[in-house]
Amino acid sequence: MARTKKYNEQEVIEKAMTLFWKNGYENTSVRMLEKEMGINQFSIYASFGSKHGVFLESLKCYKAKNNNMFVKLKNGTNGVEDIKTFFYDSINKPNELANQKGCLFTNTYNEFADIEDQMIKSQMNEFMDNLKMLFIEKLATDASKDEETILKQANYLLLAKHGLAAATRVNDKKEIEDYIEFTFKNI
Amino acid sequence: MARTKKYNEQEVIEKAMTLFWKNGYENTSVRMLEKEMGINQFSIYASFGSKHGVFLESLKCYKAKNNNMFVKLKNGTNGVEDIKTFFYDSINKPNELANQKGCLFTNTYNEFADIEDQMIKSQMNEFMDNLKMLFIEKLATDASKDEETILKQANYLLLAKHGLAAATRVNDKKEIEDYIEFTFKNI
DNA sequence: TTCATATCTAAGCATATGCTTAGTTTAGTG
DNA sequence: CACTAAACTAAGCATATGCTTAGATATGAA
Repeated sequence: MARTKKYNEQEVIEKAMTLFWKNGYENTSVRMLEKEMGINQFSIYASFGSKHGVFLESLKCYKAKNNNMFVKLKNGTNGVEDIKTFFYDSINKPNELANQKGCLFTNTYNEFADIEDQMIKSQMNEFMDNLKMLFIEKLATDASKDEETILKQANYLLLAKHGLAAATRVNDKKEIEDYIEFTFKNI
Repeated sequence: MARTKKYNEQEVIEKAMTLFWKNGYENTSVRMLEKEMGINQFSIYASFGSKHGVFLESLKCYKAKNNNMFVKLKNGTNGVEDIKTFFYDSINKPNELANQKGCLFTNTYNEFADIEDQMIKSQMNEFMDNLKMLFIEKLATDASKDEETILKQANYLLLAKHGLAAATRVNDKKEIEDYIEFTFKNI
């Protein structure tokens, strides 16, 4: 009936994701996306509707690519030690970008902190709530801890993970490893 | 000889600082500065040369306005406890912006993390090095700590302070206070 | 009061942005 | 093969950006 697409949407979104990760949302222009994705602006808009749409798909793509880390955390059987491993995993990814640009979700969380964008915000909240629940689950394997302590510690670890992702962008590996070690000293 | 300025450069820079603090560098336009500072673009360029120039002066202004916190930290006599107070001071400033927008320096540190801008970077490094030295000084008042421990703890606290400033933008007061408490449990 | 000169206003410049559209190419169906 | 409809190209639109400039305004020394 008609012509077929030359590109694969999954493939080009992965490239878009990389670009957004590098530069953030605002500092990535549609012209830049055009070049990186290797397709024309028309195709971008035909496939994803808007720059915003490309971004949302990029977030989903990022989430999918990092799912294994969360599965590993979820399936771990060593309580707090699993969380610590999760912290180390998040700074030791094979992908070089992760060691320079932190976590795309955390970056986005920061960039959109005071912007009213429900689509983005719900993605963020889902991500953070999910992580917090996992932390709580792991902390709760230690039967000696009461509920209040668990909640406080989960909050602490969530902020620490947040700070860690930010630190990845400006601190060196040694400083970051020191940070992780101290973070888990009293948990 | 000639007409006199209607505005005071110190006063208008303070307003510019507020705007940069709210929105960051890139997301603050010269038109916005014009409105907030209450002077025409021509005057902005006559007084500060460029948007970049306005920003640098804003950073200096911010530094000056927060100097008392650093003096207080420097002159304290309670070692680590002074650092903790410094953490609390930094989230309990009378200025409401500080409780929503974190620290202008940390925000700038993040925004310019991968941008080659020597003027900005040297301002940032001076700020961070200075803070680290103060931390080391305070930690060293505990004679039982060896040099390596002091250095590691200083790194830890610097990252924690960094994360704290980021957290101010997205977390509520209770979560943040929990974070500070746990942070110092590990020291 | 005169008038040189710095300050102000407002319009404009070149470029970048997100997005659209007119028109061409191409693939699959009848 | 012919033709329809989707995928493509490239030009263009409206608006925003940082910065400049021509010209009006006001100030203080002579």
